Amino acid sequence: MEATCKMPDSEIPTPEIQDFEGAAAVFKALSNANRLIIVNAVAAGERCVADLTDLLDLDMSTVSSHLTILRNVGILKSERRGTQIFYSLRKPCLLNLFCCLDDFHEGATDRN
Amino acid sequence: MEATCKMPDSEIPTPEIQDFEGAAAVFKALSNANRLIIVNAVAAGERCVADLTDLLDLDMSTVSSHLTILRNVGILKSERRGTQIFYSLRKPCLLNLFCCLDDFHEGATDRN
DNA sequence: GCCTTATTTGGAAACTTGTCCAAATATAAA
DNA sequence: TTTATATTTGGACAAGTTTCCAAATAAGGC
Repeated sequence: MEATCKMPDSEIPTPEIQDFEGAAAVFKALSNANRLIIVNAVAAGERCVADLTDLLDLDMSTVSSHLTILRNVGILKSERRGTQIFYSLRKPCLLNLFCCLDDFHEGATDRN
Repeated sequence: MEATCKMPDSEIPTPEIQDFEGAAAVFKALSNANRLIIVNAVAAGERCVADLTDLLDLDMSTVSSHLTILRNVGILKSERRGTQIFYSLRKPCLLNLFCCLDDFHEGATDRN
């Protein structure tokens, strides 16, 4: 007997959770204020870990780990030049997210 | 002598972290796939906790706590009618965030 | 090769999150 | 008022996050 195309029920746990995991991962990377400061700084031009460490007043290893998180979800890319590694936005259109947030917060004190 | 407008140094810990806390809180609320499923369902029309519990295959108390998180950052509003509480998007423009994400992921396999 | 500078990795502590179960609250109906 | 239905709250627990410090790696210059 051949395998059918039907999945066992256990493989369909919730509606289409996989479709939302990717989006959730990007939002999660953006869910920390220090990482947003990094994104904001890097949007103005590429930066290395040391630059961002000065800006953030955190341990360099902490900043490095935030950069890894942002790179892993595709928000940042990195490029080594000599002894330094420069980080920049992989796709500037990411910044549109912040415009949407501004719209969202507009008139936030209203009751609607 | 009058108080000056200058803050003590200890009050300027990092650049403008407060400006980013609000945005981080919204992204954090969106950083979980189950909550994104809720937002998506509610965008199609108001839903009560029981509806969403059926959809998500989680305990009702868990769904309720996700709804509280989404309401606390202003993504959802709620309205009691009789014995049920109906949740809906407070501002539909929130959905624009997802369009930005789609743009962002477009051609994600490319090297640019 | 050895030293200096730039960055990442590993480990630990304190804190937060996602989930369930059981109990509490709120509204409506009998 | 008692009962039934709908939702939230509190407690517990495993898993994950943020941060630091100390050590490891990588590239370039002597």
